[in-house]
Amino acid sequence: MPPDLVLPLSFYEKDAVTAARLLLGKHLVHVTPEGTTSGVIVETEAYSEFDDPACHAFRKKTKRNAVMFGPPGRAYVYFIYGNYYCFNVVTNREGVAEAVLVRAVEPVKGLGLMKRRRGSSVDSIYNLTNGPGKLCMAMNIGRDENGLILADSPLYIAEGQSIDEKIICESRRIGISRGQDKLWRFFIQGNPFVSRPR
DNA sequence: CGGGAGATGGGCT
DNA sequence: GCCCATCTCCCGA
Repeated sequence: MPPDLVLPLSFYEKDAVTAARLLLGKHLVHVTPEGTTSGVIVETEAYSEFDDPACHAFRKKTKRNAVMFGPPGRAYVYFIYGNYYCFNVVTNREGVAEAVLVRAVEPVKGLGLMKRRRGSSVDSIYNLTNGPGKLCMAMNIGRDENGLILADSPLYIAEGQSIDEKIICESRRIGISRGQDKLWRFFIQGNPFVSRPR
């Protein structure tokens, strides 16, 4: 159905840190009855059930984090802070809970639709999708998208331009209290749509 | 501008 | 009852 070069499910069969780097530059696309929105992934974070207390799956499998334990290439969407959703891609293999949080995209398609969904208070294009909650609102990703197979759904990820390793920056992850020792946040250097330039 | 606090509700100890 | 993988507003500089 999608005309783009959709990533095959085999792409997601790798550890979350590797996947987080490789997802930079790829296109996230969501087709809805209202229209299509898409953007280039410019900022990601990796989470793993192993040695990573910040991961939702660190303790055990629950109803909420169940998708993370399932097959790779699925969407793990969760509700946070009473108002927002965050979108992750499940990686590695079935039975191993790892995922990549998409923290920011550079808007490509459906800019008007994104603005409408985000509300009139958003003044600049740079504030449309520069955060995990913001991009979910702009692209209408929520509870209904949890568990979707990203290769054969209205929600999918397609090829983009490859990013030079030299312009991939890494840092501590944002908004967590545990697991601060890990440099598992990745973003494209100098890209103005990144949530935090450092 | 940068920092801090409040909103808000589901999940888990 | 406390803790959040957040966002926006409002304040002071």
